[in-house]
Amino acid sequence: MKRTPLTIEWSLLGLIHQQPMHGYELHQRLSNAEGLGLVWRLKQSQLYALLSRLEARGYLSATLESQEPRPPRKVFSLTTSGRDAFLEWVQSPVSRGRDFRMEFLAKLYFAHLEGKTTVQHLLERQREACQNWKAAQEAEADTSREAAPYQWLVYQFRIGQMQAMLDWLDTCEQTLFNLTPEDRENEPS
Amino acid sequence: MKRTPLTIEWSLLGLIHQQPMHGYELHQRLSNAEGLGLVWRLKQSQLYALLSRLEARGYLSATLESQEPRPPRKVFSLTTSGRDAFLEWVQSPVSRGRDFRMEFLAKLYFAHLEGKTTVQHLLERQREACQNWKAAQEAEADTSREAAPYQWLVYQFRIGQMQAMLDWLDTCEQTLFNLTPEDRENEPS
DNA sequence: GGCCGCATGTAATCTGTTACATGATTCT
DNA sequence: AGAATCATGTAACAGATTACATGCGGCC
Repeated sequence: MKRTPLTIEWSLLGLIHQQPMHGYELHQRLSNAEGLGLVWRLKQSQLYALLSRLEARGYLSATLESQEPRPPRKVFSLTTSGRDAFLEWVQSPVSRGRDFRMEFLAKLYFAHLEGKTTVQHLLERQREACQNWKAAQEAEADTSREAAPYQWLVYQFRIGQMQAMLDWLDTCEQTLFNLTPEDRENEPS
Repeated sequence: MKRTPLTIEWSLLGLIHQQPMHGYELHQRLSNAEGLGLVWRLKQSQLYALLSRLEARGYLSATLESQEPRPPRKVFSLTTSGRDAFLEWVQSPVSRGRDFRMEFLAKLYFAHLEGKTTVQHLLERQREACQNWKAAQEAEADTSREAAPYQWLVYQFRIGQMQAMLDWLDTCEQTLFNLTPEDRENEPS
């Protein structure tokens, strides 16, 4: 019954982590591309449904704020368990390539708000994960080299996507910290 | 009510296009990675549900083949409308980057079976689509260059993924036709 | 008068996932 | 005796998408 939230829900938790908010405000922040709007697109109706679910699962608690004569605002805050879960999420890399496009971009956004060390740690761990995954695909590709051209192409595709992600992780580091690639090699930790 | 099939369903139509088949056989072909198994993973139960839907939508027709004492096989063939729809699908590029990973790989597989000209046409059209999409993202990226670093990174990510796809399309052409890049430049059409 | 902004939702439908159900035969 | 193969499905539930519903106040 109480399963882990899925990708968009984490972003909602992340926004509320910055500051308690009601549904309408969340919707505006997501829509008015302050960055995140590029990644998520969410209908109001779905938003309210997600918030109810997160409340039911104990990640959020709500207080009503009367606004006569408008409908009262339902202001959500993170519970302790919600905050813990979010902080855990924001620091852990995504494990499958297909989760990169939306979920990792969201993590990066929030990790950046958490501070320099959090982003750097996330980037480092994600790089490792991608490298492992890429290596596994390369091993598979080798076994199908001449025998099965279609399969080989599928692996090549995945490897290419992974390599692009790895390159992009470097770009992130350089952009967010104004580092050159040499800096990263010479000053690890 | 009669909307277009979604990605996996096209693959089922494609397999049946090769030769009429019953559900169990389809499941085997998809599982026993003859290439496609790498891309799709499908539970038996869902497979039968999809087949029923395709039949209801008029893309498939079924005939029963008694196999005493086993349950009779339900052998599906493409209807005319099913065949037309499939051939249209297999020749048209995917329009969004996120559809590349599964849907385009499936198209490639079936286009290859249709023959050399079909693949080549598909690759060419897909390359164009990717280039346009990439150019659009590059234009967006320029507008956010210094102002919004996170947005810029999002665009860079997409551009990188797109570039990797374009490179991979070249790899496909070289692998399937044993062409060097120069050949493609010198002998277009 | 009509549309936009504020602020909340419910309901219906579609799709995907998981588990369960049946029942004979052949392999170990 | 128990597992795998052949061959079909149904049922229940979770999640996403879309449409619909309400109601006031301010702007053009």
